[in-house]
Amino acid sequence: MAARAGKRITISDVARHSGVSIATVSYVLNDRQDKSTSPATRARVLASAADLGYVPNAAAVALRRGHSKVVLVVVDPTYTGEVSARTIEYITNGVTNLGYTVLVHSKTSEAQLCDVVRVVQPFAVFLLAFVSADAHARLKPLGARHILGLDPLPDTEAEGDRFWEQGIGAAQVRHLEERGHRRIGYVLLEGPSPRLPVARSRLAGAVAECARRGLETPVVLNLPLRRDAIARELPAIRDSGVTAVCAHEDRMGLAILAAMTDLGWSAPVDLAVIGADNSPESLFATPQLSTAWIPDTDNADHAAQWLDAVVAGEQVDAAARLRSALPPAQVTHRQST
Amino acid sequence: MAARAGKRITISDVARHSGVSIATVSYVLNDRQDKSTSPATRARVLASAADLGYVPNAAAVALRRGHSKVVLVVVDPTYTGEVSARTIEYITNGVTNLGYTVLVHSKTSEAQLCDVVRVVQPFAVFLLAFVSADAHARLKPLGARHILGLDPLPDTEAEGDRFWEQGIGAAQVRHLEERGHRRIGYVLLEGPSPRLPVARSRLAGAVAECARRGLETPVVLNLPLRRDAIARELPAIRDSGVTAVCAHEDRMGLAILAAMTDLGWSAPVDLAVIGADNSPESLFATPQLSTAWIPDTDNADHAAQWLDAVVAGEQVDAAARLRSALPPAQVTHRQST
DNA sequence: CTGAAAGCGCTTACAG
DNA sequence: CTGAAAGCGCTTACAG
Repeated sequence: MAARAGKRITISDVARHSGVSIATVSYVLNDRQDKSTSPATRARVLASAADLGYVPNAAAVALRRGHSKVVLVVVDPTYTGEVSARTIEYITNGVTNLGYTVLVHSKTSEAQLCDVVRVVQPFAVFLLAFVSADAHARLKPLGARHILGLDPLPDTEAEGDRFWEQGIGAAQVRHLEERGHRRIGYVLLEGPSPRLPVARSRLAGAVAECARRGLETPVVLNLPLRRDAIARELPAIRDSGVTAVCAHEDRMGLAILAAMTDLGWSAPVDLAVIGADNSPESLFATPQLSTAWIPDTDNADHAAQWLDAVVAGEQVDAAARLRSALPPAQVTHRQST
Repeated sequence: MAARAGKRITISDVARHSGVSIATVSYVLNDRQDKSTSPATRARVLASAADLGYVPNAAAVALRRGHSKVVLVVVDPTYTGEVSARTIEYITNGVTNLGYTVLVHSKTSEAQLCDVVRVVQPFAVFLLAFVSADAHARLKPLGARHILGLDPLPDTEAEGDRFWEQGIGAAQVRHLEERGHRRIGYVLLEGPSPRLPVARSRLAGAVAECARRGLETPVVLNLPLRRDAIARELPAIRDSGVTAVCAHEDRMGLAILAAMTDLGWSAPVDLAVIGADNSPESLFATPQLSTAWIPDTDNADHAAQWLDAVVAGEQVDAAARLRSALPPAQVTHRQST
């Protein structure tokens, strides 16, 4: 038996149907151990609820509790692909096991994020995207009970410290240096792009790794994603003594390999190329593209523990948490290096 | 001035602070034209609200109204990439202009979708993913006021009619037939995959187009995404008289071109290949991959009108709506065909 | 073991 | 032009 059309079943309906008070219904449905209920009453209430198709009104529950049983996971719009999808899935599992419903929000603007927090009234906001201190401070007054994840940035323009991305740049350089390259180029996508902050973090990691290894700092090369334009630039790059380039992501690595094909060059002899992210397409280039990437791991427990800690009022170091949850970057060596 | 730590500002605080009743505060903040308020009172209330940093409690509003001012947009997890992101952005804009907050949910399971609907109590659910009739029927009792988008499927196992994907298969065939190919292969990814329903719809479109043009029905080829395995299969495929293949998506097209390179074959002479989706990587293959795709269009108005119509109680034909919102598939001709 | 009642923070008919 | 009060659907101290 379902709801009469147009009217939703409330706890009063269940109480009337089973002949008990609404308090008792609430105790039974919430399985309150401290309020002992006779098995007979219990059974009657459960049967009525099932019969009528009762669904608690989440708005009423949220109003009463002061927050909804929702954890809002905020991700970056550039955070795409299968690895990210699986990471979110793991986090979702961890948080779901704690009894919360996960809502994933892809943050396109801080105003929109605030709006979502306001309408959702989440128990916790899990920030996997960077947020300005200003917006961060508004989250709790808007209705977020707890906030965890990445620390706030000084302002909207500031670039967050994506130390995990730096690990990718470092791994690229390490791989090339082990193969004897001393003068390395780092290729970024020319012009504004949502991926630029990620690319710059990877570059920063490469710069640091070069310093650590006593290599000269990498030559930064801004190139468009067009094989003809890249082909025009490559000869001068090689003439400058660069023997290997890191691409900020595989797609750019593929574009460089394509340009080399057009020039009649062959990797790694004429120029070694390494990409990043281990995209499936990097296997379909000729030669196949070497790539640095961070494998995905099941971080469900990490996420759950993190949430637990924050709810318990502990002060947690976001960077340290992330560091222990994320495995180090690794390189898959293929033919292009 | 912000909230006193630990306690959120309510409408009563604003009323007390500005010396009026909470009813008047509500009228002013909701800009109710039917309740004329003196400019002085109005100004005082607005100043108090701003001063105190008042934010209406969404749970209370939702409880009172019977639903939240949220439109839940449900998408398919396989629905990724930039075109999809932009489509969602357009829909978001259209719905936001109507005064709703958009929440995007990537549907991984029907149980999870139901859970989200229950906690969000959305004003409307906009289905861009297929849902079984069973789950569809539960959405309203769970707290969804209106439902629009794709029609329900008979059961969980059923495959939805993705007619727009069929347009892609048809465009692929049309392109190949115009270039003189009479015996066409259609390559699907071997084994189970979340993309399989999409691939099958494209195949169905290709089959229909072949029939329309008097071509024999395409040979279905199930291949893995591995260049060596594909290279082993290709000779027999060519020997069977197939002169051109459609790949269910560009990634597979790239794998086929890679396998051909390994065989020393050259497209389109030895075999013509056309992909789908116009992925950026298809430009970096040698030869470059021709591809069929549906360009993205700004459907903000469509989405808003659709929502309006459903709220007004009109019966709308989902397929017809989608057909008029989506442009037809087109082909970008490159070197591989 | 069970129930009547208060109260979460709003909006809105209704009365002045 | 403004306000007191009811009520949305819950949970929970409190009283029996």
